[in-house]
Amino acid sequence: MSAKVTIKEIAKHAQVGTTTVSRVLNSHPYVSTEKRRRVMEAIETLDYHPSQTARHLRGSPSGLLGFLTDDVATTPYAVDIIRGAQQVAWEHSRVLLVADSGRNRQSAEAAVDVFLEREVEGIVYAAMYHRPVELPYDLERAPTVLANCFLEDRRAPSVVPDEFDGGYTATEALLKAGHRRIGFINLWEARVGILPSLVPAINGRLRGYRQALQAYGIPFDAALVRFTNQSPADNYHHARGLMSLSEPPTAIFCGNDKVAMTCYSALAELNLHIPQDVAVIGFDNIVDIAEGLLPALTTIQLPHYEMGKWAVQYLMDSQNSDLKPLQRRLPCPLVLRDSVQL
Amino acid sequence: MSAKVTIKEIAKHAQVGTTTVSRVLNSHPYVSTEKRRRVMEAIETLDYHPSQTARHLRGSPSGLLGFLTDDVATTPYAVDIIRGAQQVAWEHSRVLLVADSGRNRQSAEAAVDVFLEREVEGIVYAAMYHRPVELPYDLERAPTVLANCFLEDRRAPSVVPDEFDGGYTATEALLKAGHRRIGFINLWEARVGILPSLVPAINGRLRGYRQALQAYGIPFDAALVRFTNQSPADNYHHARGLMSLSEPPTAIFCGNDKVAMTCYSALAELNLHIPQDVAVIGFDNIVDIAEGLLPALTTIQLPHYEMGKWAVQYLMDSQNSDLKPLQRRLPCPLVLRDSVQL
DNA sequence: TGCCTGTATGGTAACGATACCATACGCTTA
DNA sequence: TAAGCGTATGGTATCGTTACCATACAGGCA
Repeated sequence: MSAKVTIKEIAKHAQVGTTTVSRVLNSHPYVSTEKRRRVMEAIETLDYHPSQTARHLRGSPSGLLGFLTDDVATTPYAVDIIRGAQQVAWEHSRVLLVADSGRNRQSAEAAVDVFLEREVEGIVYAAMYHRPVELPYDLERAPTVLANCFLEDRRAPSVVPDEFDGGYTATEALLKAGHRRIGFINLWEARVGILPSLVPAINGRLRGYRQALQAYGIPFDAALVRFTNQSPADNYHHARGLMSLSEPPTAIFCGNDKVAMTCYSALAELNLHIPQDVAVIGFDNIVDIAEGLLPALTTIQLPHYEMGKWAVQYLMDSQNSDLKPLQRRLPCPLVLRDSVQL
Repeated sequence: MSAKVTIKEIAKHAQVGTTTVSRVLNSHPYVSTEKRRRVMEAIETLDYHPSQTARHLRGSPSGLLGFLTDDVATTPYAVDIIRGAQQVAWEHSRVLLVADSGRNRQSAEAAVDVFLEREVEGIVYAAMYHRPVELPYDLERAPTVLANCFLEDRRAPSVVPDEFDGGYTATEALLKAGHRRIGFINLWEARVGILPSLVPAINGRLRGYRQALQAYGIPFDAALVRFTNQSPADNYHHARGLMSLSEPPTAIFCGNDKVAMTCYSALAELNLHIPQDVAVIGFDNIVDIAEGLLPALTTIQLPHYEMGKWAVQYLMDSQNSDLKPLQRRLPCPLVLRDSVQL
């Protein structure tokens, strides 16, 4: 709106040199209290704001971080990654520049070009669901941290949910509640081009499930483990399948909250009550689902917010010291509601 | 990584003046084809990227747009606003700077300070659910468009969902399917400090419902309209309440998809089938819920993505011509699935 | 031949802020 | 008293880019 006020005008108004104004702005020593006061007053009355652009040109860091997302919006809550990133960036006086990587490498490169033209201090590349990715631009172009995804060869630092931990935690919660036959409707990967064994959610949670059983001395029973292609029909099919076993489970661990939702219906049809007859535990903590169900769904939280925080924190830390790329797994905590009776 | 390449080095490498390089970059006339070629080649081999910072300091627009959100994350899909905004910004060669307004006016002002220090060309202030807001900063500070919210006095342009249209569309869909007794479990506002009559979702949808009935010559029956405080228990209570009327509805219009989800359970308990016995329509199109239910839920889409697009487009348009502030209502389209039988 | 015009080219000031250098003053200490 | 030091202050070059100005040459025309 108003024409921009520069340091020069402040200097004139306060009857000092521009250097003195700069000293006040950056709280350098050697300014008399009288002049400092006059400068502060001028800043106030003229509503002066220093130009980041000029500062940056003079050599200060840009104060900008690039946030690049893949465009697949599977889990809505994955955007909490951006909130976490924004939070930590703010604490470090940095601002987030967001862009969409688009569908192909070319537009991702274009987005990185834009970032580089503004000399971002680092880039967070975030995926909407946890998976291995091929980075759509040259890693050499800017310091990069991957969030909710990783490179197969781990040559870039990344932060991901600890799926094993999540699987273990969920199973353990059911074991602690006294259950000994625990069904598991795991996810299966419907997407093309990715081997299910490489999908961490599928693989890691299953290992967590097995490990927890073992810790409680319960033998693994393959009949209790199902894989759903995530269609409601298939979810339903497996829920009914589990319950029609000769020795049906007393608790079901669902690969995500949508599966759990279908389980609720299937169990209702069988006139089985949750949690008295069968306990149910979900995964993802889609709040709209988990709190909307009756009884409210106990589930596992994916650490989206925490991943965003960690990614930016890592970028900040690595500016001062040489960190080696590492993959950090963050725990997936239990969200206790009413679908498991303790 | 690599030390930044400047226009000077390009000039030296191509054996021309810096002015000539600048001319090539901005495709100005009066450069011989030979020199143009040499410059292009130098740019290529040295991997030169022009500094937006320097350009901006010289007087070009910053190419930056501020995106400010309130921190209430009610509907996860509201983040589609940012995707839409990003999309249009990208088409106009602008980048989005995102920040959280924080809880109070002070931190919002701080965020706007940051925006202003970088001379954003405009600001989108987006709310996570449709409501009247008090702008947490002085409107004079930068051109502003509100998305998914508005000022009571309408002194700033805004874009919001047309709740009336949504209510009408939902009701009309049921009417077209032949239903003549249509229950409506409307939302009620649990939040403090806002009069429910001012909440557009509640008010507008109800008017849409009534108008649609009227268009089909059906008298309004107050017994068919309920208000839920949005807790699952209350949702359930009203669903059962509707069905125990002496003349129960054959279709239920739910204030959101969570309410619809509870309706499914309530109807299942009564052994009523959807959509044969009772049709159900939701609102919000929370995909995880709508596609997870059996049968899949027919519902109404909130135009989050479109609002983001519109907001940025307006900012761009208003740079060239003087537009007067207006409130734009965007339609809420029907998402057809299986819970209404045509 | 001399002048004008269109094309081609490079030097340089400016954008706003800061780091460096130069200067100046008052006070202590040898 | 002279040297030396800490404090206070302002001028100016600089960051990378572009607008403006100056210059230079070739060809057309009187």
